[in-house]
Amino acid sequence: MTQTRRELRRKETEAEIKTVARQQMAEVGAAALSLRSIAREMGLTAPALYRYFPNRDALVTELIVEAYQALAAAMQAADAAQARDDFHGRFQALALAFREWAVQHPQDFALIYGTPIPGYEAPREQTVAPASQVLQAIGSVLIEAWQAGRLNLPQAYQEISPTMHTAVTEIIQSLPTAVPAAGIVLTMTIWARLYGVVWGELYEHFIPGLAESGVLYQMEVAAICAELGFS
Amino acid sequence: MTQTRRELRRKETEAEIKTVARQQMAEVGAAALSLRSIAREMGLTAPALYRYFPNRDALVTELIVEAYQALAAAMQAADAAQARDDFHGRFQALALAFREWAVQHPQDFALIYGTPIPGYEAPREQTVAPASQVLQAIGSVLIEAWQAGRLNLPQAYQEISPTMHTAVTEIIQSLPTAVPAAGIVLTMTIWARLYGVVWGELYEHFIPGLAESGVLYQMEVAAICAELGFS
DNA sequence: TGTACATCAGTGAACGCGCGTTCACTGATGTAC
DNA sequence: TGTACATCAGTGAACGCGCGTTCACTGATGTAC
Repeated sequence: MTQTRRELRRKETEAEIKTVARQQMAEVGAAALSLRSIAREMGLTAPALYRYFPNRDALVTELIVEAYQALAAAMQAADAAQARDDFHGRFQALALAFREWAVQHPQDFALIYGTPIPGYEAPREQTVAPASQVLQAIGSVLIEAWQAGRLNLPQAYQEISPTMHTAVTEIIQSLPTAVPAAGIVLTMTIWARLYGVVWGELYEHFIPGLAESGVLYQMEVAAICAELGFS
Repeated sequence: MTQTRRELRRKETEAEIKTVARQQMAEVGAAALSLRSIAREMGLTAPALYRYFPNRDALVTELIVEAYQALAAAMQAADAAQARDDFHGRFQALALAFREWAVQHPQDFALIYGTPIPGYEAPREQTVAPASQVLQAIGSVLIEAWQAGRLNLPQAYQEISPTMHTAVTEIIQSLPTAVPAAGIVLTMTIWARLYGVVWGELYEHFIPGLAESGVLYQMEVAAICAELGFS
């Protein structure tokens, strides 16, 4: 079952569409992405793209899924390059990879974490799994540190209300190892901290010059490490 | 110099344009806001709006400025309702007001803190001041607590690099009272934490059910208070 | 109080633009015998 | 290896839509004397 020339070319064209789409996003933003401008850029007519995607939303969904995957992969790779028991190094590497990817792919970052595109509704069954990989990348380091007795779980995150408990329990039961409820909550709030500083840096919500080249971000990562007891 | 009927009506119409614009934003998102649809909704023709705003961007700028002002005002009011020396109560009230306003005005929140509208460039001389009022609302509580010797400034925020120092110094010199550089940095990162959790809640970046009705947010606020030494 | 004039809110037609999507089609690529 | 047929990538015209902005205009409101 070798690929015919036709099948090969098809895959190439499909990849080119996505590449050009990402370029367009970088130029005009995800909300202004259009099939016609992609076709124009590729030297095709717009209807030709319908050979590859049933409609514009399907293309957007693929871009979203691939963006989540790329971000999660970057974080996992950074984590994997550290010694397994160096939780400080692992968390720091993974957190820096999060920002690094965002800075290098600001439009993809905005596509997944920014304001949703008007009129577009993400199909949850396709986007939830890749989105959670990002959270898992953070969570797995925290949990392994906890299992090794090397995580300081701040008191505030341990006072979990009944409503939160039911939400968290569902996740915990799907995990292979024992995990404290507070660890899940902590993962979410740490994502929020990393995200908040990155977003503020990208779109200049801080004092001019303060967040440049990630200095504020590095400080926040250091603060988080200190709170979690990572030496 | 009493207002003529004409001037009164003019102000009313201008206000109505903004009100309808906000409704449209709530329905289709800020990026899809259009003068024609606003005019349609008001029973006018589109060119009529040019009597009130020179172009679409000017309207957007006004909406942004007013959104910042409304958010800052909500936070200041919440702060003002607490006893001056109850820093825990003041910070908590102000932080909850931040989320409350965001939940009640999600599109205004997205307008100021979400992905910038494609093709629109905010005129900094108009937006910077109102934007900084939000940060000041947070900062003033922290600084007053510090002046009262009631703020625990985490060590991590005190290790300020030379680059950051110059950025922060500029701000400090414009303030009436003495303020530690770390206090400015802390203000920014706390904004980022509050923002991150609110955004994640609004657009469902967390585990389903976990952030609902602000429970995760309240936990994060409690964690911040604990770190800052607010009893 | 009445009249002549100035101001200005709003209209209607038009310009030029871009969009997603459909449809019947051409012509190159691939397959079966 | 050659021929008949099937597949399918891409075209070009069209549909119906919405957008921001301009321009010359009408007619109501306000002002000066």
